[in-house]
Amino acid sequence: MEMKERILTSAQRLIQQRGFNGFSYADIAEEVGIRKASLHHHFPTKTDLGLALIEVYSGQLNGALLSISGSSLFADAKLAAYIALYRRSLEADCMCLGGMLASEALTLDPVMLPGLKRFFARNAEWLTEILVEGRLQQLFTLTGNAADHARLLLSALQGALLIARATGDREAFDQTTALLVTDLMKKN
Amino acid sequence: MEMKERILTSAQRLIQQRGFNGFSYADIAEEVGIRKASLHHHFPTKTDLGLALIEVYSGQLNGALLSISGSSLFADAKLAAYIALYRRSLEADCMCLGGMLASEALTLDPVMLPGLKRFFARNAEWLTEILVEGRLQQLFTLTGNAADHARLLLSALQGALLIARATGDREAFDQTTALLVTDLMKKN
DNA sequence: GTCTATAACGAGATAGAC
DNA sequence: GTCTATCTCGTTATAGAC
Repeated sequence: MEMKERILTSAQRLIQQRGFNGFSYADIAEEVGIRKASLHHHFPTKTDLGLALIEVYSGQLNGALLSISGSSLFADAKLAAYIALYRRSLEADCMCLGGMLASEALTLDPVMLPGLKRFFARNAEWLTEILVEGRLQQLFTLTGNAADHARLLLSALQGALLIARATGDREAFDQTTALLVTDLMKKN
Repeated sequence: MEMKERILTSAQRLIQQRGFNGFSYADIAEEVGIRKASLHHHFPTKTDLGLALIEVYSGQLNGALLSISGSSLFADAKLAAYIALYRRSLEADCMCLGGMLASEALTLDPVMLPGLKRFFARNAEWLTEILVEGRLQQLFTLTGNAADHARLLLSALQGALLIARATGDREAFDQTTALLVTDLMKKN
């Protein structure tokens, strides 16, 4: 199981930095120190690797989300912790794996799309919970319903990460996310 | 000049749908009806094509922006017209060319990056103008400064387009953009 | 400006030995 | 589980005829 995990780790980073169409088995082989052909023993096709990675990444994310929601933090701090996940990705010059695959959606094997869709749904669902919690704690003032705000947060974070990584302007990312939170706390 | 434009049109759509790493000269050749080799007469390398496309697309966008700002619409309607540009892209299953290239930034020839960066800067700059105008018209209430709100709008639109195109959920895009506008009009 | 032909390389994938 | 060897195909790009 050791090698399988090393392959997944390597492939995950390659996809988040270069995209599913921007890396090859040769890149992984060099990183993990085995031959290209040997990779096919663990993941027969690139699509198999992609499917596994969507599951792994969704699992990692879910773990992080449960860790945050299970904490004793107030909702605004939980949201800040979620935003910090994106910020750390930016520091590693990585897109969100979901966002990267989303940009390549039309070129992917369609079997990967349901998992990708679930990934975004899970993010939106969790954010909705946090927003409802924050409203109960009177930390957030929501203009619309919580689910709409959740989708807006998700879109804004994905977009801010996309742009900041390409322009190299991390300060813009921080200002954007700061405003995103500020707006939630606005009183009417 | 006829053929050169047809190549650019074809390549633009291919990039917006499949990404710079997701299409090839063979795809263009089939669409415009000449051989792959002939394409190199117009654009010697793929990077040359990419550079030309960034300029073309930036020019198209700038034309659209000037048309909107030059109109007699109120600022909220101008913003709606800007959002409609993204909505139309979604209908064609297209990413914004800038957003697509941004996702692939680490795999692109670095000479393409300055043009890409200017593209985002131009969008943010135009949005800032509209927001200032809307504030003067007392249509918008801004929590932070206009430039920050502009970047947030840009990020949210890019992210909403990215996600909606991959999930096929166009209603989510509409709800997200509607909330984005609502929040701008919030009174404190 | 477009063609045929081809080079040069890298991709994903398979066969079969060890 | 990893290796060498190989296959097949697609990629960007070039040479030179028309």
